Amino acid sequence: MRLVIARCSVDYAGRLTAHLPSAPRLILVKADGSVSIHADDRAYKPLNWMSPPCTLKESVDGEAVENGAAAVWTVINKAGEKLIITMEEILHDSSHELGVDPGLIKDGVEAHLQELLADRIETLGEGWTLVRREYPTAIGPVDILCRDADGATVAVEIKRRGEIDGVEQLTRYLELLNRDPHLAPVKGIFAAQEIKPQARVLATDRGIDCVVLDYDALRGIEDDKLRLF
Amino acid sequence: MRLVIARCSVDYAGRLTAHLPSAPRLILVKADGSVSIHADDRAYKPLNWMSPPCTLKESVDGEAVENGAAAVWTVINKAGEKLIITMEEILHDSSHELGVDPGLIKDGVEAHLQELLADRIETLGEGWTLVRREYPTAIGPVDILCRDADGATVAVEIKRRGEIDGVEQLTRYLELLNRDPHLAPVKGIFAAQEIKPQARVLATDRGIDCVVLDYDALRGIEDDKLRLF
DNA sequence: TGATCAATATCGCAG
DNA sequence: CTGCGATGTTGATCA
Repeated sequence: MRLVIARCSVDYAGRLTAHLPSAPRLILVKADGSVSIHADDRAYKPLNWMSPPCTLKESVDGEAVENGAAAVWTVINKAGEKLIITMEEILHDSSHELGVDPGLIKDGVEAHLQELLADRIETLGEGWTLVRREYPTAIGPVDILCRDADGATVAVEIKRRGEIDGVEQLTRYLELLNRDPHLAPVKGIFAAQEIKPQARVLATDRGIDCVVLDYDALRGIEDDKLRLF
Repeated sequence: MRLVIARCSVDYAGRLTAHLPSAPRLILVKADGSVSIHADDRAYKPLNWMSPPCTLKESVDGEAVENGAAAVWTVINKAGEKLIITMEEILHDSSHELGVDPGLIKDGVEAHLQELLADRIETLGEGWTLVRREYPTAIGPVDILCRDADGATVAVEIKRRGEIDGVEQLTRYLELLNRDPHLAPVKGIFAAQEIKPQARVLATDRGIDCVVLDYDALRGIEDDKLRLF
């Protein structure tokens, strides 16, 4: 990893064109080949960057002097996108060996919601039974297919954040499922940890019920169940 | 901006919980208060971070030694999310004054595409006329409303990359607009610099025409127009 | 402040 | 390689 602090201007020509006027910035070159240019704000987001695979070409002293610059770096990738960093003054330049990172261990994410709800399908209503998770259809798997206390089929779409897209998706599934005489009529339930007002309106308008999932409660129930054994 | 290279382990407790085993990493502290932890890969994305506003508390020497660490940093925000960085060995530590950045100048984004197409609505067909950009509806503004050579109303949805969501969005607009007897029947056009195959299939199935926009050509036409004056 | 929408989104997985 | 969903998405704009 190489850290350069330099007063520089930057030009990017690729999926869009962009320009950065001259100012002091951090240029971060990682061992993966990536180059990112950071200001002293915008949190972790760089002003501009090039993702690997790409190649970095540093100007030799002569070239840079011709441009009146201390150095000119050209970063280019296979798609022909180009990042040109013109450094007028280099304030710091150091390199560090970091080695391969063991990586992040995450917990408490989204994939659990489906498992948890499938294991506790009674959360949706007493006497409800699971048909299966990831019920396959021609346009993709339905998160959960189950039956209510009367034996009527219910398709459940699960999201962490319930937005309008999710309602559209569930609508497409319902339309398809309702063509199957073995299943029809199929009701829909839109379940999420948080449901946006517009999504709720659209769902309700289409006769889809909304359920707000409480992750901690579901997990708590799970923990209770586990504790019994 | 402060740059620290240290062998460290990291724990995050917030919207999820995450842990990073000990390894050498870059810890980047910006003037905006943000802290990000970078490995030597993953391009510009940090392994873990805390966004401002947040406060950084560095351990005093005594505390750190008690834990057998060179230093322990605790970063906390108003929501109570917490990032704990335990540094076992500090390999580099430097600070740099960068000042306020003038910021990025972008070109070629969606807003610009909309302007260009509105100014050259004949690109869609001879004799076509603009009604207005950002035509307001109850569910949001339609990018462009125009009329074809026969005076029929056409709603245009513009995207940089045309995906299935954009087609859904346009479909909703069309459904609504077609309820207005002054406008109906309203046709749809899905315009983007790049249209994904699935989006094209869905659009075609719904009777929506697809148009691939050539940004350079549109801008070229604009430049020609400007050059005339 | 909250909702909505775009992004050089990034990233991972499955088909 | 493409599509699709999730993200501690982030960031900007507008009410």
